[in-house]
Formats: sequence, C-alpha cells, structure tokens
Amino acid sequence: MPEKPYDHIQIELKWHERWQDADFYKAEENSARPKFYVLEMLPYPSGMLHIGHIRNYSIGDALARYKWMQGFNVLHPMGWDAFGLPAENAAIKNNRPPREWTLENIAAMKKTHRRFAFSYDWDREVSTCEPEYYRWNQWFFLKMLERGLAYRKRALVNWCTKCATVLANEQVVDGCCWRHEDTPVEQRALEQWFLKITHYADELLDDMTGLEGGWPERVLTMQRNWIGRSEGAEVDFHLDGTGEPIRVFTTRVDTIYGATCVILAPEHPLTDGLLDGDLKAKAKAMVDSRAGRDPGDIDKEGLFTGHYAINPYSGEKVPIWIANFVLMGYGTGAIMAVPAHDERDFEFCRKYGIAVRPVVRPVDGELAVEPGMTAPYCEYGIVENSGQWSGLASADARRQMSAFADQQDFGKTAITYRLKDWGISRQRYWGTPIPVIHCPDCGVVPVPEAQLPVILPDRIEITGTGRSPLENVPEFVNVACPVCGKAARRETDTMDTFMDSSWYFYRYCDAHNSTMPFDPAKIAYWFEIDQYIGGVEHAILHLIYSRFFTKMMRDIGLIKNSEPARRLFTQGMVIANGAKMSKSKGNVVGADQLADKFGADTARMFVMSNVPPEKEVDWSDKGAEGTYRFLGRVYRFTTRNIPAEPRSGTSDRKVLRKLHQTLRKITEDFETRWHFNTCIASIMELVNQLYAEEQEISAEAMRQVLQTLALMLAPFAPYVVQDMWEELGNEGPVFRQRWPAFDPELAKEDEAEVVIQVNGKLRGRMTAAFGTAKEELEARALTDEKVKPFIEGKQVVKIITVPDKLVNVVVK
RNA sequence: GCGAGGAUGGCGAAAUUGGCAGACGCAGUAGCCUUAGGAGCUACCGGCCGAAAGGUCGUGGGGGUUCAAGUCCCCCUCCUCGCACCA
Repeated sequence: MPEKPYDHIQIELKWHERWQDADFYKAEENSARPKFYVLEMLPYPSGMLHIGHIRNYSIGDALARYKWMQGFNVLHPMGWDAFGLPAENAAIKNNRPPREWTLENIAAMKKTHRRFAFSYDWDREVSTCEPEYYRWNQWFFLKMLERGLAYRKRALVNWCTKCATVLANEQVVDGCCWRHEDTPVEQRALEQWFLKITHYADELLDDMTGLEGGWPERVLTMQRNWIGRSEGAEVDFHLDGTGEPIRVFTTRVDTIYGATCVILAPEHPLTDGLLDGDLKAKAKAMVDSRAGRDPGDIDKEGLFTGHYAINPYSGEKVPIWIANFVLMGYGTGAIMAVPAHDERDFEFCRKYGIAVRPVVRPVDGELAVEPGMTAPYCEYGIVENSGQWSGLASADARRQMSAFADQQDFGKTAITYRLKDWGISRQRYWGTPIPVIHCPDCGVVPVPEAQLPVILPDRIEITGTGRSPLENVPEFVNVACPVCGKAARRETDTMDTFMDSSWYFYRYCDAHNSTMPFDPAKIAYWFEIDQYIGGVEHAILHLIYSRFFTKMMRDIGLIKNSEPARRLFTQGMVIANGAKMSKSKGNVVGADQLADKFGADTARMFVMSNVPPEKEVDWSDKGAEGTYRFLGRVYRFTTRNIPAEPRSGTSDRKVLRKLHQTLRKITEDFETRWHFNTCIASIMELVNQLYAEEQEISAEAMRQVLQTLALMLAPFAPYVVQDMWEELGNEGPVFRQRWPAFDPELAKEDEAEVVIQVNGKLRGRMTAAFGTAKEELEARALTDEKVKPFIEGKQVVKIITVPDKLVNVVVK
C-alpha cells in the first residue's frame, strides 16, 4: 500500500525501465493468426509529445492491446515521421539547424514515446530523417520520373516575403502566411518538381465508394471537394478580327446561346495582347487587390477590353471583359458569362449593364421575360432560342452540343479538377534531396540508382534568404554529370516532407530492408491497415498523398492493395485557450507534465476518461486526480486482498454479476464504438461496489474478481496492471493472457425491475421474475401502494406494458 | 452562402433500440479516521416548495407526433468545424 500520495509513479517507472528490454511484443508475420494492423498518425520528432498526441496514442494503444489479447497478430508500430516544418522554421529563425534532429533529442523523444506506448517496436523503427529512408524516397522519385509521374516545370508558387521561403498550399491560410497572418502570400514563378497526382484523380475519387463505412463521411466529403471533379466542355470563342481562339471551360454548353460576354481572368495570357498600358495597369491592380483576401468579401469588378469574341455556335459577337472573380487556376482561366442562368454571372452583368438573355425554360413553364428579372432564371429545363437544339432537355442539349463542338473541331468534352499536381520542391535544408543532376549538355539527368542515397551535407548555414542553403555547399553542389562526365550541378531543392509520411507505414512492415523499400510479401500479409487513427486535420493532405502513393506503388508492381487503410478513425482535436493545441500556436501542454505528476497510466487514462474519443475537448487537467485516485483504489484493493481472507460470500453473486456486466460493456465497446469514457466509468462503478461489498466476498470469488479486473483494465492502464498482475502471483506479461470472455448467465439480473408510470410519470417500481405475464404485472401495478393515490377516483383508459421493463397506466 | 456536427446540473459528461434524465468523475458540504492530512474511508450533492415524507418544474427557444420525447418531425436562436466567386 503506497505510503505517499504519488507513490505509484514509482511502479510505473519500474515498468518503464523494464520495458527497455521487453521482447514479448513481436509480430509474427505470415503466421496463421488473424492479423490486425493498427496505426496512429503520429507525433513527429519536431515537437514535444503533447496531450493531443497522447490522446491519439491512448486510443490506438488500448485497441492494440485489446486485439492482442483477443489473439490477433498485431502490428502497432507507434510510428513517428518527419513532418519537420515547425522545426525548420524555428531553425530559420534561430539561424541554426533544427535542434530537434540531433541524436540526443531524438533519443529523448524515443524515451518519451516509450513511456506511453508499450508497443513501440524497436525492430521496426522507421526514421524518415535517416539516409536509408532518403534512399527509398529517392528511389520512388526516380521510378516516378521514369514513368512520367514526376516532372519539372516553371510554376507559380506561394511565397511569403517575411519567411523568405516557398509555402506549401496547406500553409496558406486565408491568403496569408500561416505564421504571418497579416502578410499576403505572393505568387512567384520558379522551376519546380511535381508529382502527377492528377493522373490518379478519377481513381482517387472512385475508390472512395469502397471506403464508405470505414472512413468518416466528413473526410470523404472533404476529399471529394478537394479533388473537385467537374464534367463539362471546352469551347473556343474567336477573337473578332484575328480569329485567335479563346478557350473557355463550361459545365453548361447547353446555355451558350445565352452567353452575353466572355470574361478572362486578369492574369490570363491573352490579356497582354488585348490591353493597352492603362488597362494593363488596372488588370494588374485587380490581381494584387485579390491577394490575401477572403474570396467571399471581394466585390465583383471588371473592365471591358474593347474587343469582341465570336460565339462558335450562334456566330454572335459578344464583348470580352476581364474580371476579378474569374480564376486563372481553374479550367482555362476564361469563361462565357450566361447571366440568365448563373448567379455570379448575373450579379456581374447587372452591375455593368450587360445583357441578360434567358435560354432555358422550366419543363412546364414559359421563358422568363428579361426586364422583370432580379435573380438568375431556372437552371435546368428545356433549352430555347438555341438554334437547332431548341426544345431539347438541358442534359440532352449539353451532350449533343459538346459532341457538335468536337465534330466541328472548335471544342471538346472536358473534365476539370480542382486537384493540382503535387509540387514537392522545397528550398529548405531539411528534407530528402531530389536525386537529379543538371548538366549543361545533357540537361536534367537522374542520379543513377547505385549512387543513392544522395544525403544532406552535415554542415550547413541556414540562410533564411529563400534560396536553398544547399546552394552554398560546393562539395554538395558540384558533381560530374553521370552521363557525360562534365562538371554539373546537383539539384539543391529538397522534397516536401509529406513525401516521407506518404509511405512510412509500409516501411514499418520491413524496416531494415536494404535492397528494396520493403518486401512485397510482408506488405501482402499486413496490408491494408485495419485501423488508422488520427486527427481530422490530415483529412486532405496526408490522407490523399498516401492514397496516391499506394496506387503508384501498386502500378510499379510493389504491392497489390489499392488503398492504404480500410478503416479510419478521426479523434477530436484537443483545444487549449480556444485554439488547436500545436507548437506553432505556442499553447501546448506537455504530456510529460502530466505524467511526471501522476504517472503515465493516469495521463493516458485521464485523456480517455471524460469524453468519447471522436469529440473535441477543451483541455483542462482538472479531474486528473480523480483518475489517479481511482487507480490507487484499484491497486490498494487488489494488494490488500492478496491473499484472500475467508469470508462469507454472501455478496459473491452480486459482485460477479457486476463484474461480468462490466466486462460485457467493455468488450462490446471495443468491438463497436470505442466510448472508452463510459468503459472507464463502468470499471469505476465496479470498483465502488467492490469497496462496498469487500467484507462479504469469498476467497474464491475474490480471486476471480481480482484477476478479471486486472485483465480488463490492462488496455487502459498497462503499467500498474502489470504490477498488480505479478503481485497476484502470475508471471510474464499480462498481454500474453487472453481477454476474458464474459459469461452471459452470470451477467444476468435475477429479477427484472419494472417501473410503474401513471400518465407517463414515474410513480413506483416493483421487481418481478423475468418473463412475468403482462396481466400479472398490470394487476400488481394497479394495486401498488404508491401508485394507488394517482389512480383512485379516475378512469383507467388503457395500460401499456413493456415486459420486464415498464407498466404505464393511462387515466382520465 | 453551402455542407457537417453540436447546445443536458457549479464543471467535464452519461442515457447504445422512443421507456426511471443527470451514470462516472471534478468541484462543493458534512462526518469518520488520524499526532497531523494536501492521504484514506463514509454520506449528501439540478431548481423551487417542504422539518421530513413527498410534491412540482426541468435536457438552447417555440410548436407537433406518441400512452411515453434529451432521443422522432417542423420552425427559430446560438456555437464549433470544413468548403467557399471552381464557371
């Protein structure tokens, strides 16, 4: 029995030490046992392990332990990957390499991880910041290059002037840099490497139907929006005079007879030739004024170019405008405006007095008369005033008219995506070097596979100028061209670290393979991941990239599966002071703070104990003591009842019933909904009852209770339980034990408690044997002493009886 | 604007299929134990009326369905998240 309040931290630490040589957790690939691969999207070594991470852990870890005790062959690698962005930025600020990557810091990180995760499998350690991992990142890059899935082009990139660096799309928040919320992101043109994720756009979209049920609907919706497929047509209008084509994208060719102008994005390449100096400056101003603003707040503005375009269907001449609401990055950067049937076009054309001409009528209505319109007219119906297509339904007209454009060679059916190819070039020190060499004669030359990995030089100076710091390291940059042998330059950009995280969970299955990224046979056994767990913040980026990688690896013949994870669980975020807990926000609460005070068991159990895992929590450590107290109560109860004293046993039945009811609840929860907060609550109820009945529990029942209690608590509080397990006289890890089966007979109540209501209000209760006849229950209810006063003098209208549960007497 | 989720005691919350609202924990109150208590144990703990027994009201607001509604339907308010001129 602990003497001091926080004594059992010592127990946990003892176990913490023993864990160092734990060897019992070894997955057995290709064994006959059913496999279960559970993985958390995990804390990366760039920041300290905080409460949000522990929450992620505790859920996955409890599940892994449960599955293991259920007899599954479990892989739960407890990964840590190399999202390094916060660290990089800290490093840039401090003008030194990120301290998080030093060996000591990595070692410290491992220690913390070990403290919380029993299953950190050292044989499977995958560190994405090590040369061996670079090798395979680079190997994949070269494979993609061979297949045309990686390419280089000049492109506009997001640029923060204050950070002096390129920003990934995900680091742009409302048009501004995520670290400088008042600094609009600029667009700069740079030579960049891209991965052709759009090659898989349709498959990424279509395969989501197979994920339904296993993945949260919310995540699937976000991915669908992100991919943003839309079917339509591209059609050429022709510049009046020169006949130069202006290609527009539309999903509604069928309304083209209602097009009353053509609008170009202000950045559209054609604007150069169309505009004179004055207008050009205005167009430029339009581009600039859009930067950094919430699109919803921007009023539509446009200017007339003074030029006209010819509608290829009607031959009509319509004005060409430039407007701020037309986006260069989507479709062709040019649209036809059909104000009568599109809200945005309507708003714009009204503002500038451009004609509104309806060409679609409702199936059973008339074509709208123009002057009275205050909002765009009906969207779908019958096409009118549209030449030979008049009278067709919208959908038919659309099909036939885009086919016509194809025949006449002035357009085609087209599918547009919001999804863009993935720009992976980063002008940063930390990241996998992109394995290519620039030769003045041979051009871009891939680094030969035998020369991989290209590794980062040790000593660099963080410049903070926005050019890769690697450019200043001559021994890195200057190489001989692998083809012709002449002096050449090595590529100095590094890869986006999302590259690392896109396939780390494959490497876990075969972490030390030095001839391949992994052995396909091992992947075939472990994949798909049975349960992936992580925060919803990864819904778009990581979870699309890793799906893309999976399909790419399948196509190069490495794996058979097309999706990485069968089921995805998104746990709620941990909020602190109104913001998501994250290092960049500076509001992290360290996991160690809690663990140092109460121990790792309390810390992990507490984060699960108040709220179901999918729900967001506003962090507070109020109440952690309750969890701590509870574990102390369990521990004391267990130890003081070894050996069990001879006692009456009059409470045996009651206690065993509660025990099995609790066990049933936990088992069901693990299998279905993971509401561990209520699981923990029910174990607390059990323990409260054990305290109340302690003196009346026989030695045999006590023994059984203590063993089972330990087993069912094991997934939640592994260290204390292991200790109790040994004090109970058992040997070896508690996880070698089978999860106890609940006994439905023992869990059953002797008698049903039947509630008596009068007009739906609770007025009394009675106990009755299960299956007691309706008539008997009703008779007893009507004569019940407590119920009588509410019935007397009134007329009983009817009686509703739910067997074993309730009698409701309706009176008037 | 569109989409999703949410609103229950002083607080975090539970109520899984329409059937006892508030499990469990925190905070609080009282008592026991103790040289001591920042430990432990026991009891109480939604509002109002009442000494108590008990009654009555009560799940964001309004209406409805039902013998019975936190739960189902309609309307409204507020909060959180995601998307947002995507043609």
